[in-house]
Amino acid sequence: MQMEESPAAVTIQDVAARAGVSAMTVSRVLNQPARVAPATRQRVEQAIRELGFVPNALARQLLHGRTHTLALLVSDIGNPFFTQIARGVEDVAQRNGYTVIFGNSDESVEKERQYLHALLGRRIDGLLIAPAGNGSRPMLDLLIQRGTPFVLLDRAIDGVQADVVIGDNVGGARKLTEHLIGLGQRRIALVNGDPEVPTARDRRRGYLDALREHGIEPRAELIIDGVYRRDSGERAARQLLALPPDSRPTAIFAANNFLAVGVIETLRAAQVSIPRDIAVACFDDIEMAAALDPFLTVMAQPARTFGTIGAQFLLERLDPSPNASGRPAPPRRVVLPPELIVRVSCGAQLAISNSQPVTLNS
Amino acid sequence: MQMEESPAAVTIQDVAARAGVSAMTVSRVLNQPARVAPATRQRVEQAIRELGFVPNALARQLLHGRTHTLALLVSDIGNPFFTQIARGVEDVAQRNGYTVIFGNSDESVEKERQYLHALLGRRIDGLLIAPAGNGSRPMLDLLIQRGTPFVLLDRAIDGVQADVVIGDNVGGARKLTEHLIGLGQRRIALVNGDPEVPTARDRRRGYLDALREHGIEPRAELIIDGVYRRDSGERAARQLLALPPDSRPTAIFAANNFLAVGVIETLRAAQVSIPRDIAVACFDDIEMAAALDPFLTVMAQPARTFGTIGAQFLLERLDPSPNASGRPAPPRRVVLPPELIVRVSCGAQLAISNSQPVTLNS
DNA sequence: TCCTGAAATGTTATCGATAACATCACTATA
DNA sequence: TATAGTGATGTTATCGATAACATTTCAGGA
Repeated sequence: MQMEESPAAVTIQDVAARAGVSAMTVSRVLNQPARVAPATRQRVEQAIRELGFVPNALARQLLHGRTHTLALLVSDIGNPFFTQIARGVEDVAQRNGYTVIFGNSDESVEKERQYLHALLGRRIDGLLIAPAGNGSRPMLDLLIQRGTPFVLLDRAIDGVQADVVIGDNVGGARKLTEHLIGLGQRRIALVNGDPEVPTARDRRRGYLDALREHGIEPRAELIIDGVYRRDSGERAARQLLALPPDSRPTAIFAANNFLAVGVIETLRAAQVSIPRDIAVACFDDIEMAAALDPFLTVMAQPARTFGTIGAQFLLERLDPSPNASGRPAPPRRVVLPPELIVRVSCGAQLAISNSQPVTLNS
Repeated sequence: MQMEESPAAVTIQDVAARAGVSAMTVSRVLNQPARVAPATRQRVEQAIRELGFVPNALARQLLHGRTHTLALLVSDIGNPFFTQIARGVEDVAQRNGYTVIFGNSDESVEKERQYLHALLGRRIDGLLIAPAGNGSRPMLDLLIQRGTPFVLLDRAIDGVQADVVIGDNVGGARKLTEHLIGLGQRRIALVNGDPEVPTARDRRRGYLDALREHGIEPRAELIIDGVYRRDSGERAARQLLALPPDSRPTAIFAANNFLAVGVIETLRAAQVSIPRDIAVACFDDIEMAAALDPFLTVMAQPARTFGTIGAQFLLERLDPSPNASGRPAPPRRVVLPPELIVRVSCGAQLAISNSQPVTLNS
């Protein structure tokens, strides 16, 4: 095979010239080979090979108004929860010939807005987003107005009509709190994220529900808001440790994995034994950490499934199945149940050692 | 502000019509506002706002041949090492007005090839890739031939002229092995990835170098190739445990984090105590796991920096600084030194408890 | 032998934005 | 007062692929 210098990109015209046909014929070879005479087709195919021609998708996209591109906007792919979501999204997209652009909002509505503008400019076909909070609403309304389909992942926004894939945060938080209560805990602190984030609000509600149902009066000093970051967990833990001994918590419920890490680091640095002195549990698993050492009791969510289902929903909106009634399908709402994985950090297994993690039915 | 129905996308023509000017004038307002009379500009800006016009980047891209899009192709973003790289890449890209498409190759050259074809079709401006192995070479040659700049991340390929950001795998593996030897270990197993992957080859070499320098004869049954996956680590560990007692290893060097997790899980299931019965160490840290419990001794790499430097290199190729000589800059090669983080899994700190992880200078 | 029509291929217009060039109005200068 | 020149704006062509329509060719039937 002969190598060509290709300083400028090879176009369909170049291929056509080399094969001695028109551009249209080349296009047919690419898209509907059956409509081209076999001899011609072979000449064209050879020219394509020789020139290393790869059709310019931009031109096609411009003409058809479809880019076969999805975007995934989360707060931070560094968070294993979102990483797994990304993996799930990408798998489904890839299998269906779609490409995924990803971005990190760092929980900032402003950064989200900037991204969205750039993505709209690129005419993405659809968006998967874990919105920063209710402040994201205007953006989402804009998407609806423009007719760009999107799926809310992990976080629903009140009044926004769209497919949603979320976890049962209220129920999960309630069960996790009840688990702690069942172990005899009464002074349970909640180290939470930003109340602006829906999951944080829901987890707080679940926590409060559980306390109330068990006749435990919530205490303001045991509920600390922050953000879903390690340093925020550290700060909260320090604050809790500074409480007078008789009101210091005996258990800490961290609302997400990052917060738990911060809390645990701080407790360890302060020589506080987990779970003997203070029990710890959190929402969202850290799979690799768990595999390395099944220590932290968590309310795990099927992160990757959030991504695969979300992506599937989105693709279905982009290519509605033909047997549909013609009307756009109503928004779907999938609530994935979390799973309580009891390990050692909350003291449930103090007596049992070397055992496998126990999975309770949720 | 008045809402418009926008069934079809709003174009620059629509804006022009509404503002009573030509499309060109609208284009000027967007790109060189100074050249438009203030009164006209305001009319146009209002029309843009009223219609919610977002210029179609595809059209621009088609015209200019630049998409301001980068692609990141790694084996699996689920691997925290690559996740951090992705985060680094995305940060730099975002700050410079670029967008990032990501893909997972799962170490398959074929999947890589398919991706690359799709990405070339989309006319990405540049690529960051952790190639699956030497089999990726033809693809990379194709990129060179087409003049699409790319950066090799984590893995260099022999004879490929391109910017490279890699770790010192030989040196790191040697030091980690020496650390084990220094602790009195003699029968050190290597649980490795696919020798096709450059990092696996280099880590093996470093391991062998260290053994030889210390007069230890490498043993074939202690060197197990596989792939960088958890199940491969499990299999290898089982294989090692099945060895007769007098040739069973007293330490295991896992060539990456996934392998280490598999090894440790298997050892734990077999009631083998770490580090008492068998010491374990690996390449690549698992940050969250380490924060949760500083257990595993690792040769950590500055993953995020791989991403930021790689992205910067790529951007510089896309917009060469004007003071350049005109010739394309020669390929750069950055070798980032890994850092030995001694924790407890290899027995160095058996006597010391509750202490902070120790960082040795590398 | 002429005609119909399907198969094969070509021509033109289009997607949306903008570079390059053209036009127009009006001001400053000789 | 005629004119060069500048600022503001418009027209046309273009990027690459392809939909829609046009043309050509040839086989088979009347």
